[in-house]
Amino acid sequence: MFILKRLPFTGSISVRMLQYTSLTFGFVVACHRSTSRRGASPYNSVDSERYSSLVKSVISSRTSSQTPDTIHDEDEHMFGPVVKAHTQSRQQRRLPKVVHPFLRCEETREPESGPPVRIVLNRDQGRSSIPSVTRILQATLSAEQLFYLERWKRRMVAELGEEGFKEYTQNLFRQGKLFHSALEEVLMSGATRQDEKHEPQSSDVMGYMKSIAYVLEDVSAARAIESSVQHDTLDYLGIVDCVAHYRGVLCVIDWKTSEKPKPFLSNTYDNPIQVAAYAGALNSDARYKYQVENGLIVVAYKDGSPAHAHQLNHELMLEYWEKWLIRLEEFREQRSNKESAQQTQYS
DNA sequence: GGATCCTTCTTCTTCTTC
Repeated sequence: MFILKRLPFTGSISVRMLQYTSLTFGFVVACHRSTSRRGASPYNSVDSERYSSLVKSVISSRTSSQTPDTIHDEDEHMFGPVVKAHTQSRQQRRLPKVVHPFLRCEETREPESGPPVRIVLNRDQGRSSIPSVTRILQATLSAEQLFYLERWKRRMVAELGEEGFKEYTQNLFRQGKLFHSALEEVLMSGATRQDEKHEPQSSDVMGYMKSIAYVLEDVSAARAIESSVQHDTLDYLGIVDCVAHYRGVLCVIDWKTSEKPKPFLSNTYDNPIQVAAYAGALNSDARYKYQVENGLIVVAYKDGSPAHAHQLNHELMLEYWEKWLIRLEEFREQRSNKESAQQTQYS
């Protein structure tokens, strides 16, 4: 109940948080029970020795002297007084109003062999208002996500200062970009082993490349790299990191860098939705003569710890495709609300 | 030349006990 009181959300959100909290609590209790009965925990699947330096580096920067009172004061200062929750019936899982197909009806064909394609995004063709996957996901973050992101940002600014925080985020982006460039070079050259690299790399990029080396051994026949995709009827676009075979299965692959270990798919937040969105767009995009039913999210670590590779089979992709359609609907609602508000203002 | 776009990242309670 303490958690609920602290949350600065309006009624409906607080109820969602209560559901989330009880679910989490139930999960923890279930895990604890199963641990005490059988000595097995889901975290046992994480190789703690392998990730020890990564875990240490994350934990070492988290010395907290917080108490419930200081947290309460801090939250009240940051988010204002608590809004009491209204009692509401349990919300039902939202479904998209229109379930657009993930795949084309035509028969799935294997992509042609040859070097991977790269279709450059050209926004200057009179359709510049088409939103991108990233923009839509950013604009439709949940209240919970926004709350935790804002809290994280405030804490980082308190620790590093405005300038320090700016530098920190710029460095994160820079590392991600360098990692993508290095990968692009490896995949374009057809070499999937790190020791076949020719260009010198920074120590950070070397760590990330070492981290994904064992994943690259299972990646072959890249078909597209950093290539733009556009949905023919849903009107959104994006740039897909990579389309390649992973263990013989054609996948949309998304490469990520992370400071924290992400051993479970749930640790990757909206990344699976992003992958499903790209795959759905590619499947409807006439410039690609094949379709992709599976996905892969690879999370690489700077210290060279083995990357976490999260596979998304066809069933999971359909699940996340549905979530993407909901986000897309939310984005459109936002847009039309803004437009009607503007019309009212000027009329 | 300047502005804009697509990306690149960031989130999930906390403490005690065994």
